[in-house]
Formats: sequence, C-alpha cells, structure tokens
Amino acid sequence: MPELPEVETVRQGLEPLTIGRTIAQVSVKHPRALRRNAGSTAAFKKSLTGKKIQKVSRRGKYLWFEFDDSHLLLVAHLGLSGQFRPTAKNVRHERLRINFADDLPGLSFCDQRTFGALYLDEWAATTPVPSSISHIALDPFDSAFELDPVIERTRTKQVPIKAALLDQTLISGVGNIYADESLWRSKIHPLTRASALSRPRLRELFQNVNDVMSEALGSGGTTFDGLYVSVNGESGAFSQRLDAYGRGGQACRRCGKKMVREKFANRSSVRCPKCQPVPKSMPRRRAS
DNA sequence: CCTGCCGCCTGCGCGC
DNA sequence: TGCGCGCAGGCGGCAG
Repeated sequence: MPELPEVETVRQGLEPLTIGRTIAQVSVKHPRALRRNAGSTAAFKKSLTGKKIQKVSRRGKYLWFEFDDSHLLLVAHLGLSGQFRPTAKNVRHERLRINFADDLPGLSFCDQRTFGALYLDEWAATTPVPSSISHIALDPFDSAFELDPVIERTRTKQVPIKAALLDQTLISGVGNIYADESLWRSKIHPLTRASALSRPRLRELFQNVNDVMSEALGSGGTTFDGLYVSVNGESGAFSQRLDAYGRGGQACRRCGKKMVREKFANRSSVRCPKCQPVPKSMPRRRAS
C-alpha cells in the first residue's frame, strides 16, 4: 500500500518526468478517477490543457502538481493501488492519461482498485497546501514538523494508539504497514489507549515511526502484493525487512514467539504476543 | 468536538 | 476444473 515512503518515492520519480512539460491533452479513461473533482470532466481537461508543470509537492499521502498558472493545483491520492507510469502499451488499469506538448511518452494514472483520485483544487487560505487537504497534519518528513505538539495532542486521545497513528489529522503519512512496524519496534500493543502512554514512550514510538519510514524510503518503499511500484516500475525492497506487517503466524524476529494476526477497525493487525502484551488500560472495544 | 463504523472497488487465493 | 467467497485497506461521510 502506498504510505508516506511510497508516495515520496513516487513524487521524486515524477519530478524529472513532469517538471517543465506542458500539458497538451488529458484523457479520462475511467470516471471514478475524478470522483473528488468538483467540476465537470470537460472543465477538468480544459483547465489543465496548455499548463506547464512547475513543481510536484506532497503532504502525507497526498501529492499535488503546481503550474505556471499559480491558482491551479492538481491533487492526486494513490488510494490503495494508484500508480503513475510513463504511458506505454502494456500499462494495465489505466484510468487517466496526460499527454504533453513534446514527443516523449505521456503520463498514465493506473489504479486497479480505483480508490485513488485526481482532482483540481486551489490553495488553502491559511496553509501552503491545497484547500482539500488543509485538515491533513504535517508528516514527519516535513521541515516544519514538530514532535512535542504531536505528543501532547496524542495524550488527549482516548482511542487505541494504533488509531492515533492512523489519524491523518494528528500525524500524516502513516498507514497500516508502518503503524504495525513502529508499534512492534516500540513493544506497544496496538490497542493501548493513546492517553495511557507516557511522554517518553510516545517520543520513542514517534522516533520509530520516523526511523522505519526513513529506512523504507531509502529502500524505495514497500511492495507487498505487487500493487505498489515506483514511477519507473520498480518494486520497493523494504517488504523483505518488515518485522510485523504480513508476518502473522511467523516467528517474532526479536523473541521467536509466533506473531498473531488480529482484526482492528476492519483491517488486519499483526503483533508479537510476548513483546507487545495486552496492556492494563484498554479502550472499551472488542479485542477480538 | 470526539469517536466509531460503513461503503466504495478489484484481483487473488483458498476451499469445496 | 471452476466457481464463489473472503480478504486487502485509505478516507470521507455520517451517526451517536
């Protein structure tokens, strides 16, 4: 799944493929690709045609393109399976294509599960991001990210710590994979009430969040089920270094105990029953 | 405001 | 061999 390291890998791959190029034509191959777009498909195409891409930016798992028209923003979210690839005959699940005013291949947005989206937006009034993502918190790779306010806000939360890690309005960029990885590294049970964790424990946890995502970025991200690849089509190598995600039933790499897979908020969660035991302060919810 | 939960999708792998 | 079903999950919206 594309989380922060994967989306950043994609952003870096998009830069040389898009910056300085002028859009000549946009083809919408599947209507769901634009489902978060406010205007019509025709207006979407018209707004982008003739515009030159100047920058590719990111916050959390959101990407956006900036243009020579400073009022125009094209936001992209990869969802679960979105990919940007140079247009080629063998691209599968192509949902949208951008052709440029040159002879090079265009850019295809491909998305098997169609949870991804592309849409036009404008700048938010108060923060330098598209208005549709002004509620998304800073991610740990952002130069303006500050840990102390995040720790203090986390301590006010009555939800399980894993839910807090996945809350994109608290800290952005973390998804199921890196939540499980950082909780395993920190030896914290995912259902531990966020407010029950001490400041030093939260500091350690968020340090592990930053570490594991930094290591994953250095490996080109995590390709788990073939759904995520970088813009050049390469798989990320970090899946081989995962300690928790996808390792249910396998031996804990720290203590050897068999890892357990549990249900958490309609998704899967993997932990070591010995390293991450059930805490005393559990939020009121079924522990399955 | 805070929290929990639903539904949107497709392809794969499993069991019968 | 073939079919049906469960699973994977980010996020917006909505109910309580």
